[in-house]
Amino acid sequence: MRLSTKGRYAVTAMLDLALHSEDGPVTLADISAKQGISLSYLEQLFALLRAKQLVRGVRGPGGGYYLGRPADEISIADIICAVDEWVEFTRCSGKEDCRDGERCLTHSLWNELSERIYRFLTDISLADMVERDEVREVAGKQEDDLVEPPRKASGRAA
Amino acid sequence: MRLSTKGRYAVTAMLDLALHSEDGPVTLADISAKQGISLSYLEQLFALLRAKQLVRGVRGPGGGYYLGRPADEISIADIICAVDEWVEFTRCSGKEDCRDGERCLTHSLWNELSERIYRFLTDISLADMVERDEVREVAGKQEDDLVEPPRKASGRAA
DNA sequence: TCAAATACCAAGTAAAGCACTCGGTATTTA
DNA sequence: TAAATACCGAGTGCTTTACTTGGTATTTGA
Repeated sequence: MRLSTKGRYAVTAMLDLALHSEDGPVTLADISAKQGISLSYLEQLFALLRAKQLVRGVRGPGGGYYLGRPADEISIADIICAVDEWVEFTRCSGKEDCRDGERCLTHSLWNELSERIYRFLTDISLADMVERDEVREVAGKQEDDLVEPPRKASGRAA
Repeated sequence: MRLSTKGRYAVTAMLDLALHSEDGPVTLADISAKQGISLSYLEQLFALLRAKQLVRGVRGPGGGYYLGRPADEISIADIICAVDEWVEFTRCSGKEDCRDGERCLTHSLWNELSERIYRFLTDISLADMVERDEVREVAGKQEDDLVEPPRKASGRAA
């Protein structure tokens, strides 16, 4: 997997759609201005999103983009996969026969980790994020009840 | 943040240390052979890990690397941050004053998401992964009791 | 009917990062 | 003293990122 600024651009742009497409489609020019990224680059990202049917374009003046399906049916993982391409995780995962068994041990561990990350991102929908923001606006900065620290491990590295 | 093969190399290498450094230090030549990545590239990764004191090198014949601290005090986030550099998440996070407030809305949402991902990775230590693997070896492929699907959002994209 | 606004498309580009090579130096063990 | 290791820096080909340029297709509305 890859989780970088490209995915961030896509996610924030999709959030924009989720927040504003009630009063008509949102133009890329709008998003470009708001987020400060190039229009053509956005077009390229949206071409990828459209290919996965995460957005729907409307041409002509007054046109723009809508979400391709309801916001609660689009996960963060969907978006990131669409633009970043979900690259292979391990070199030997499944198919390739690992010689010494040793090698596959750490690989299977990493495999499990990435599976957990994937599931984590799959379980967060655009609707979740919008809703969460609205809740916060009303109730005022409620603390993190969704992720409670389950166990040990160190703090942020220097 | 960035979550790619470079981070994977570092994590699997650290897992190797966690698993094998009881009988002496682990050499990079070993890891290089096992994981099939270049020795010099490993050296560069370990230079970064060493800078963050996640590993400790021992020179001379019979030398190699130990973990810099106990495995339960090293999180996956620590490792990935060390090699991948935790790049800025939002352009305006905190310091830069966002003009219309609009822009900062999606930014704060993304900010929260990335914070959750970070916490998620922080909460998994090397010891957790090793322990989990041992448990699985003994008890035989126990299912995912650590991550239960909390709510909606769609499945894996085509 | 025509100009403007939008989506859509393809090619190219500079800079950065990735994974690697090469050629060393420093330190420790046997 | 030779070998094995960590440690170090410069350079290289490739891919990706973020962007630019220059279009075409479609729809609105004046």
